[in-house]
Amino acid sequence: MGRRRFGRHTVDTSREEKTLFPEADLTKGDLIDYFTRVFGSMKPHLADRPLSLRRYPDGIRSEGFFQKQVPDYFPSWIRSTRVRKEGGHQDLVIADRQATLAYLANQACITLHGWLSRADRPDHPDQLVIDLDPAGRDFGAVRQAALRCRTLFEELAVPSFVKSSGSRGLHVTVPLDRRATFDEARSFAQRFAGVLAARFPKELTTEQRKQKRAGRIYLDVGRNAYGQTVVVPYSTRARPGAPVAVPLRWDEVASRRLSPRRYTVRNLFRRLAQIEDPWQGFARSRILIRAAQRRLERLEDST
DNA sequence: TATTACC
DNA sequence: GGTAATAAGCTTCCA
DNA sequence: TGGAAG
Repeated sequence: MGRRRFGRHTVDTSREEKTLFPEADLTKGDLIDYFTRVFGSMKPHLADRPLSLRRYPDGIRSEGFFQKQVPDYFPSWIRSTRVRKEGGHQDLVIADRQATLAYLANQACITLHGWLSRADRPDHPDQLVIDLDPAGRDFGAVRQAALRCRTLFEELAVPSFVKSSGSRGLHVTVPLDRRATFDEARSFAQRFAGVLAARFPKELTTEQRKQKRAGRIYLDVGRNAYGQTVVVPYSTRARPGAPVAVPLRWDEVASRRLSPRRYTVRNLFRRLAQIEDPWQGFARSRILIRAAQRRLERLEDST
């Protein structure tokens, strides 16, 4: 048993020597260190956001399991929020303290999935996400697809931000002012993806069926819905090498040197020391969907 | 990882 | 006392 | 209506 103090809160740790990432030779203690150290950078992305946890007490080679409902045994100082679900409700963790992240790491929680809305208005997303997943391992095509998204958003006067998921793809994210509901956000995202796929039919598709995608990049907008989540920036992923999800600058996406798992628990802090937060302007760039929707309709009419 | 159910 | 089971859910598409 | 998919 170890013990770590974070101001008013104390986290008891267990089995810190247990290996969670065998390829990277990282232990549970290393994961606790990582989350403790990265908390400052993660914090704005975690604020008031309900989470789903994915835990791997036996390491990343095991299946792990999702956890949403906060169990009784979590300490009472861990914040949670009650959300409705089909036939009832559920209390989800909000990780707004360094101590909470450390506690979750000790629970072998490797990946944090965050809602696209915040606890006070769970039906009103504060971000819209287009998830770009490659058919094979052609990351160049994913980079290209992300840049295509950016270009079309620019035509609509919509700011967009990009992060690597730390797994295979990229997420293009638009900050929203929360006046729209999930339904409005999703239908806008669907039309946006439709226009983009029509422009580049050989590269991009909105086909949900794998069979019909024919090697094209799938523009997945399905996450723009109540109760859906995306990986939180700087969360670790349960992959060999301990990659992390990382906010990127657009010029990095234009570079062939970018790879989907370039940043890891081992090398992230070098990056954080060198560059400014690529998502610095995120909160100040929040947009009203309806305005973008009107511009998209005009663009649809003229083509 | 931690708890509960069950033998 | 030991051992196994359990810890998620929303939307869309299509058979 | 149910399962796959993400």
